[in-house]
Amino acid sequence: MSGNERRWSVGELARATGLTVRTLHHYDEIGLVEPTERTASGHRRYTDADVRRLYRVRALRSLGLGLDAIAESLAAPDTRDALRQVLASQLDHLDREARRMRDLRAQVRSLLERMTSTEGIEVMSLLETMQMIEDYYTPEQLDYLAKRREELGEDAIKEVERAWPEVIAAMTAHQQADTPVDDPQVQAVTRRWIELGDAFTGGDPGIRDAVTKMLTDQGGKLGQQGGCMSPELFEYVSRAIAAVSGGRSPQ
Amino acid sequence: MSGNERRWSVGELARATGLTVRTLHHYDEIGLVEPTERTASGHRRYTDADVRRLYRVRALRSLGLGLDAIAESLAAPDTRDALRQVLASQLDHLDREARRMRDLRAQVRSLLERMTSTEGIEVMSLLETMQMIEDYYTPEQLDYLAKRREELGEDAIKEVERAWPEVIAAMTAHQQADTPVDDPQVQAVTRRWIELGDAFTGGDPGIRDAVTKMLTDQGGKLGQQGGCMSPELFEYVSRAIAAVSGGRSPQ
DNA sequence: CTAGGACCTCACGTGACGGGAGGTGCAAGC
DNA sequence: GCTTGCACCTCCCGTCACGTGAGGTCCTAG
Repeated sequence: MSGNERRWSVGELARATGLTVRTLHHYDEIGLVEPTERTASGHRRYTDADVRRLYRVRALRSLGLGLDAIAESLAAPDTRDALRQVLASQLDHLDREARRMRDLRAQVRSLLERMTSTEGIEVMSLLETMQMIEDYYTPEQLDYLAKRREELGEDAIKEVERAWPEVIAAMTAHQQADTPVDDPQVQAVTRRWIELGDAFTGGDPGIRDAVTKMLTDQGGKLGQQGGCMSPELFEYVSRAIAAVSGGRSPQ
Repeated sequence: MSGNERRWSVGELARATGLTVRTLHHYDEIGLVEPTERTASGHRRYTDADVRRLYRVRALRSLGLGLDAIAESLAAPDTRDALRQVLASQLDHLDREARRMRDLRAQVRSLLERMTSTEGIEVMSLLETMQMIEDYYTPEQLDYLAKRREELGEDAIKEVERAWPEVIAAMTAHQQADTPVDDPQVQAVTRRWIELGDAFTGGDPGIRDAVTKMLTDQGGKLGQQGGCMSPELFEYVSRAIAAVSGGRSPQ
């Protein structure tokens, strides 16, 4: 009854399973699904048992498991238990991956939006700033900032981003003209600067410090190029803010 | 003023950027970020311009872009436009990946649940059935079935899965005892069989046909092993269903 | 003069195959 | 007997973004 059942060649099996011949060769190579027999000339002859094993492999493969994990769980003495373990671990692997994709997607989308909304600003400085933010903020601070952005809403953010270059330009002009920091015009610009900074940070002092550290570090590192504040401007703003509010660190 | 700025060694740059020395070597190898200078002894000396390029690369890398895509978009005549394109394509790549992860996760989770709820059934036949379903249903049918499952709710599904083995066992007993298909007991079991089948398929004739095709094909392919219906049982059920309802195809 | 650290190039390994080169087995048609 | 053609064989390089050595050089401090 089970003496000589049907035998399958690689090609037949490939067509039947939708896998490629190369894949079957690979499974044979690594010992995952080996044909029980070979013909005298070396052709692979799969038995029904081999085929069933292949079906199991394919099923587990379609769940995203690695070949080594599949091999292990099929070789385990208690398949059910081994399978449960590997599936559980796969489940949170997939969870992590899904989260990663979601987060990446959100980042790409926000960058794309910013690219269209802030036509004037150089793309490159956008990129650099983005990266610095990743470097200098703790994950909690990043979370906090993300929440802030949501609270503010799209329109408010765009308004802030539109206003920043103006304020920076005005401040730079005063700095280069060496206007005294207690000049009423400078004080007005400074108050606007603080306002915009607070809109961004939500007034969190930790984040304020991180920004300060970032700007000074990067100022020293990369000079005034690439969207960074120049040390001179930084110093000028520091003094201006001190003049307005009495010793707070600058934005 | 810009005659001789600071130069960076690989190690310094690695520490500053959080990348590894090997990564910088790699970027150099493929021409993505090459140090403008080398010392006489061959040591890499990165200029500030190189460093800025590296920062851009790192920023784009953190969005999940490939190195070739990064190279292209940085080399393009209109960086802004090239970047927008590559980011847009990356966006739907990430979308697809995220969906894939979600779907995989759902499959793994449902299999895990089924493994705990159907202690009695062999795991392997679960796997094989799962895979056959993928093979024999069209994507639309799979969608339809998924919706059906949601409509039914967890409890109803578990109830059906619990009941199936009983019905199959009863039917097999009648088939092996060769009970005539118009026997009232057989008719009762058959009605239950139809009921369960309809709960699963929602009575959709296309799906009913797919199941029939699947069972006959697989019966021929793999014999009665691995959770498949035997041809004899299949034929018996066909007759029983015909006797009860008048010529409908079996479940 | 030597120890140590930073740097160099070369080259293999990762996962799951794709794809091609170059050769063999086997049946049908001439 | 010969060719054509197909299915099959093994061997091996390529993928992607690096990790991880191995083995040698450069440079500074003690």
